[in-house]
Amino acid sequence: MYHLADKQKRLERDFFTRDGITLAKELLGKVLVHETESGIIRGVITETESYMGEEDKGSHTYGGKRTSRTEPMYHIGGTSYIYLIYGIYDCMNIAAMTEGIPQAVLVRKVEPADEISRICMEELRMKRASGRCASVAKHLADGPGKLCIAMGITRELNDMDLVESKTFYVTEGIALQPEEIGAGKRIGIDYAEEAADYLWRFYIR
DNA sequence: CGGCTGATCGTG
DNA sequence: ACGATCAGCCGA
Repeated sequence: MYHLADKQKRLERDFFTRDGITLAKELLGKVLVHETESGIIRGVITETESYMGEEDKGSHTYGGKRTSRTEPMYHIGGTSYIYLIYGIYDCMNIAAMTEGIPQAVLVRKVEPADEISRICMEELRMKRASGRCASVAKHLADGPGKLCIAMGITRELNDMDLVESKTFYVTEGIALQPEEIGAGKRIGIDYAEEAADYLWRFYIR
């Protein structure tokens, strides 16, 4: 469990308008917040992945593929990019850099920042599972699809500005030392040839 | 913990 | 057709 300062400052534009690798590391320990009708859900970010623009074979924008789907990746740092994966799940990304440079960070895992958030997350995950699901408590939000379900994040929140939004934003969370950050290969992009081996997944040890 | 499989639909 | 995935099941 993480101990957060009482007064949580929101992250501003300059935090997000950095390159996708820096942003992926910096987002670790920060708190993703979604204020919903059923409560304020706060998740400490514990795993991220970088997607590095038009040259990255693992990215949706590889080769300059700028379409209505990938458009949010081209927007200014702090923009949400939420897409449907495998016809079932949503994945939450945060655009990096500035307009026109499609770098982004996939948020892969969060942990509830407080007890209220844990309860909200469990409810949303159970509701989606439509019945009993033994693994919900143990695997609350430890994957991009699970995280979106647990935090009530859907494609309705796509292409939003996390710097300006009143209900969807990121706060400072906990400070990490560089040695607390681990790195590994990105998941699920076997088709990306040499880019599949880049150590662009980051996590809290 | 690692490997396997079916589910499901918007996008291009 | 094809996924930046998940859950449940298996075996070790």
